Amino acid sequence: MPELPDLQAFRHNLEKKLLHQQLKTITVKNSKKLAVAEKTLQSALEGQKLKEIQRVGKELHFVFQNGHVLGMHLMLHGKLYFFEHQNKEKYTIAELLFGNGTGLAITDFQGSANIALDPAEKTAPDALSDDFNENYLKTQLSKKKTGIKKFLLDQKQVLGIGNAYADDILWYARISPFSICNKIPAAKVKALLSAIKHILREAEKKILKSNPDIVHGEVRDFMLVHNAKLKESPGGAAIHKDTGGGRKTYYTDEQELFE
DNA sequence: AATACTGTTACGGT
DNA sequence: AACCGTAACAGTAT
Repeated sequence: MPELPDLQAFRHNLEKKLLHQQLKTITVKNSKKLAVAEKTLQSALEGQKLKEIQRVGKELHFVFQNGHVLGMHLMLHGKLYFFEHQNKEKYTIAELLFGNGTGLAITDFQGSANIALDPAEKTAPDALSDDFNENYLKTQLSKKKTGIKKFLLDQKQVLGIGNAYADDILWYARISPFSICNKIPAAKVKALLSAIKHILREAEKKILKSNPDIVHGEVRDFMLVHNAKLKESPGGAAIHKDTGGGRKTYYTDEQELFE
């Protein structure tokens, strides 16, 4: 379910409960998407202390003392649950038990969420990293003739932006989602970059403020245009909906089209 | 009861 | 080769 701000909030709350704890056991319930044997995973991670949890794009990376990393991707519908004694969740992918008695289950009714041992390094920069800057964005956009929304969702270009936040980002930058990448003028590229950083950072703050202990679920009630209940943007313009690729795009006439 | 739905990959076609 | 659109995954949340 989650996008970058949700995952950022989850990361925060997972660390709050699990940082420096020893991983007692890890059990795989659904190994369809797991590339290594369960035993390999267990011997790499069990007994190790959790050093930190990073968010890399839409993945969470549990970094352990011995350098091994447990990667998690929640995909569309994955959820994390804390449990005390026994995990009672349906659709469990894997369970982790920590030294302080806290259990963590990752579930997905679709079976698409997945874990990985030592996930491959990503080539694209994370949307909130310093490597994702004006220079990078300008260079990549100049090479592309696709629509800007598609670019923002492309995890080979920038990590962490999903369908919902792409719409709010483009509205905030006043750029039409159908604008062609290499036709967007320099000043607007700059506006786009600051919109990305601003929208994503603000969303994390809002999520944590209203749901201080969140590790799953969605908070989307503050979204500016990507919200089925809204008729108008904050500027009072009618919100248009465009369906394509099974995902919806919400936008208004306030957004300039470059083509 | 009705409606909307956040990610990614595989596939066929252009 | 690059790119595009669609289906599939199988339900959940309100």
